[in-house]
Amino acid sequence: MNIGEAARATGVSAKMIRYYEDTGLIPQALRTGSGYRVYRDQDIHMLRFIRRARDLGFGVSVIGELLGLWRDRSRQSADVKRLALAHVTDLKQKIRELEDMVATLETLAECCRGNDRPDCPILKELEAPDPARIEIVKRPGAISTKAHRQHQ
Amino acid sequence: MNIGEAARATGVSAKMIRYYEDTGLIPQALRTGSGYRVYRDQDIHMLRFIRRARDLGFGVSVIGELLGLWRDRSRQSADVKRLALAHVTDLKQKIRELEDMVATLETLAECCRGNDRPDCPILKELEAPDPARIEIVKRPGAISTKAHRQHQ
DNA sequence: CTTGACCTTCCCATGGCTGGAAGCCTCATC
DNA sequence: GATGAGGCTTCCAGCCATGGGAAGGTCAAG
Repeated sequence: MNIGEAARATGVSAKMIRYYEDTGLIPQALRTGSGYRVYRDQDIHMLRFIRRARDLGFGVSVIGELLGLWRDRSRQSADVKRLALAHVTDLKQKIRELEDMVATLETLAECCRGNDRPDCPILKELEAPDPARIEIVKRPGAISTKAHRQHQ
Repeated sequence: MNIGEAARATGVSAKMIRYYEDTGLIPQALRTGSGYRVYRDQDIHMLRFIRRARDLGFGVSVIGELLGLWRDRSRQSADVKRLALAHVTDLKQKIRELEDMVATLETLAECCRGNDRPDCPILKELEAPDPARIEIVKRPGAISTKAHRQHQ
């Protein structure tokens, strides 16, 4: 199996397979006499493992750790679980940040007429020295004493 | 005001200010006789605008468009709103992807004992040729006819 | 033998920065 | 006036994960 076939079989592009080899994530592939890379079933298996881990958002370094555990027959499942849950924490943090952005933008967009006039609360908010306390706008009944969004 | 003071005043690092100037996002700063960059109130204002837009996750190219609209006194708020809502769509798409990852990982982690034994459903899932239909595991009572997770 | 599809290595680019090196400028202190 | 700290300047290189493309070798079918 050459690199193109391996790429089609695993969903990892030939470019990325070479890159993973270059960076040491995977061992160097066997070669034919003429220098073509050759992949066997176990290599395909490993590439698919990487593909799945990548789809779950793991970074390359963590994938390296996962591969190590995968190969280690005396691993402890606790180590795998720890990596997975740490990644979940990262993902949730990221989700929270994105949701904050969405909430702010949607509130601003609601306030924006979206017509042919130039006045626009979105631009007004962006040019404000500090983030406006848009919670007040969002839930007019609520008494908001302090902005809870923080500058990083 | 030199670049360090401007950076402290806006939360945009000196490195980034130079970078934004290099890439044409912002106009070239004035210089003192000895070559130091000089920033006036209006420049500070603009840098803060960029900072806020960046905090809301806008990419540099969109920030460029927003800056253009900001400076354009005959803008139409509809254009601003369109940019904002397109960005919201992008963000929500990203959130959905991350949530899918979290759901998969949490389900797998729940199934993993997390002890000193090597057997681990997380690794088992990663080495599976196709993503398992973990929805079945997640809600045992539900009748799942098809996996809804798609390979990209 | 030619053609076209594949493979190889190499470099370049992306976004949105961050870091460092080498050298100049400014300012306070001695 | 000298000195030292800490700014500033430019340039170069890296991060992650990936795509693009050039220049050249290889392979199989016609």
